[in-house]
Amino acid sequence: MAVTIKDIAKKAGVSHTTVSRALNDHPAISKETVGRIKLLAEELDYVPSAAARGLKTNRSLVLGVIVHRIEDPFLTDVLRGIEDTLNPSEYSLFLAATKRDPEREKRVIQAMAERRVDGIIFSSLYIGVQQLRYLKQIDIPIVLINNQTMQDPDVYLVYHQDVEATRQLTQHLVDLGHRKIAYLGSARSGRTNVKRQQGYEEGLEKAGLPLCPEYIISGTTSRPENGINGMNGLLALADPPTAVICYNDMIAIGAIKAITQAGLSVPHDISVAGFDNIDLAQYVTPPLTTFHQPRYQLGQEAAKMILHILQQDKGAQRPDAVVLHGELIIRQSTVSPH
Amino acid sequence: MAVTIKDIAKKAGVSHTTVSRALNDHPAISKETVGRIKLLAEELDYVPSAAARGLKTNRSLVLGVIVHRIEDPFLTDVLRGIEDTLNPSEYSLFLAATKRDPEREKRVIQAMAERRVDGIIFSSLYIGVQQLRYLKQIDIPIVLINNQTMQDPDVYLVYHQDVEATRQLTQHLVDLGHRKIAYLGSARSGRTNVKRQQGYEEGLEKAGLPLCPEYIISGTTSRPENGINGMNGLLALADPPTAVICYNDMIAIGAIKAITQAGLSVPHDISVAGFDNIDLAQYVTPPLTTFHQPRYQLGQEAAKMILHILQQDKGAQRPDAVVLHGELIIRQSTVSPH
DNA sequence: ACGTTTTCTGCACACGTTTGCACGAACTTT
DNA sequence: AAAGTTCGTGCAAACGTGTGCAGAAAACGT
Repeated sequence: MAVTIKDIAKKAGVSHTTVSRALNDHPAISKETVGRIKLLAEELDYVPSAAARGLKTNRSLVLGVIVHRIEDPFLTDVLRGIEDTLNPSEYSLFLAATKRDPEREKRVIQAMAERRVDGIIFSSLYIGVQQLRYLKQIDIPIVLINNQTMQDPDVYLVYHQDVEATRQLTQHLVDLGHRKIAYLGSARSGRTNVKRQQGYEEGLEKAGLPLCPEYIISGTTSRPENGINGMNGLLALADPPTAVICYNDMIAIGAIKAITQAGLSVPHDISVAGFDNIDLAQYVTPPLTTFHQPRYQLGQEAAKMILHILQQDKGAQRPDAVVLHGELIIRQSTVSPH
Repeated sequence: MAVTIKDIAKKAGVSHTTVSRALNDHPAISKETVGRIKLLAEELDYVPSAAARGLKTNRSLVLGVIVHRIEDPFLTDVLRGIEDTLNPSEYSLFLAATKRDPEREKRVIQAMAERRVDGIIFSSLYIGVQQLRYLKQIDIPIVLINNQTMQDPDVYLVYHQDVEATRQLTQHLVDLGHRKIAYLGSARSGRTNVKRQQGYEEGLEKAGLPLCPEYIISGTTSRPENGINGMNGLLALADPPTAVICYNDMIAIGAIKAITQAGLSVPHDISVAGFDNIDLAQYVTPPLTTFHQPRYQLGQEAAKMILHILQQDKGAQRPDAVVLHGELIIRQSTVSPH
């Protein structure tokens, strides 16, 4: 149905070979022929078939992006960074979510493999080891975002320096005069949570403050309900903290809600800090002190990295990790203790 | 490099034709041969080439999804609905964003056309008419989400009943006793905004309340800043409203902020209602009364619709529109006026 | 005038599948 | 025992491109 280069060839009175070359600006075709054929192609509404081209060239011009949950606002921005970077290029983007479901992960990777994607960006915390092995055996570049699990030479990394971030947050609270600082974590968030907690502990140590086990709460999820529960636990302590650092902004919002419901005020009675600087962090009351993780840039760097790798000869060595640093954002949810 | 059916054929001592048929469970191949070949394929890590198959079958098993902005939380949920529906099927998903940029829109559609997607789901309010014409000339189903712009027989629609929604919201405020109700719109949101404003006006009319022009503010964007600006305008009126219906939750959050900054309280002095029921609507203070638009289902229905169309014979007639109804969610940002 | 180089174009095959048709073998029917 | 039927398999062509090689035509140098 669709018009092919053969149709154009017939109409132009040349061979389909010449048409193919003309459309690809092959130097051996005369300027005049190229112009004539391109014009004709335009007139006939010719659209090249990526399938046929891919079959011949062994390049699909498609990148796979695998995330955990699409609705995660963090991933949303990462995705945007990727999309913006890819859009001007000739690459398109396959998207799929795994949802921590091994069955689904397997299907997704299978689909990407069949489509012969030229590269994969992974932004899911949980990768089945066998699936990764399967991926590696296809010879395409793999970039992992915020996942330092793998110490694998074939895998490229782009991640944010979380340890330093929570260290800065802790420092900020210490500078305000707080001495009783708690950490509200998310056990399901794996390595990321570990890193943030580590930064918190290092921050305390640097300030010469003691590490108090009951000030460290490991909630399960990273959702607001978890902030409510965790905060209620802290409030029930004999000697509650005067400041709380949360694993992320969602939890912080939950924590604020719990504090308010207990009849206390943020930041007057307790200071609360989040992490991620989600869009709405500035609109909640009080506006949230948080750490801005460069989500968009994470996606951007991951995409750039893969494009570089693909444009390079396979031989050339590339840096196999990019570390990004975020920014402490001080708003009104943190003040000096009274 | 990759192993092909010919490799399997050689190893199995049959023709590649037989291998192809065996892998596709063609009835004319003996059970025994099928089993043997499938086992062999597994052993050799055979992965079929979607490009080659697509070339032959004229089906790519890919659906294109075109959105306006990926980071829009509304679209995020729509996307999730689509992805969840597509995932168990054999279809994969191309994602691209247009950003109201005609240049970009053109590129995106061109890419989808080259990839020969089997269908397209459009969830961008702004579609260039020429681009749509271009799309229609390829013979693939097109589903538009929340966009009733087109009255086109070749285009399928899935949308939310916005008029009824704001009518209900208005009714709710009237029931509470409000008589001075304002509407804070978003001019750039096109038809959606028109529909919501229409529902507001119908609600007033039904309650026998007068339509007061200065209570209708048409801000530009749909972001919180716009809510701040618009609300400040309303507060400056000689006779400010006692309740405000906002185009969406983002604007409502902005409006609350403006009211609070003016030294007034929500809902005590002014009631505020949003629209969309975004994730955080329940966590802001006070928790937001809003209208829950079934975002996830919108995506789900769109994807289901396209899958049905593709599985059906082309001839069979399908309903070409699905209308979904949402749900009024009453929280604490709306109370009776004092 | 000829041979040589340069410029342009076409032939034919390849990429990895699917599929209509034909063919041989085994099995059933008369 | 011949004819018809079913079953399982292979041949070859096709899908729409890209590309090495050869070859024709034109331009050049002597």
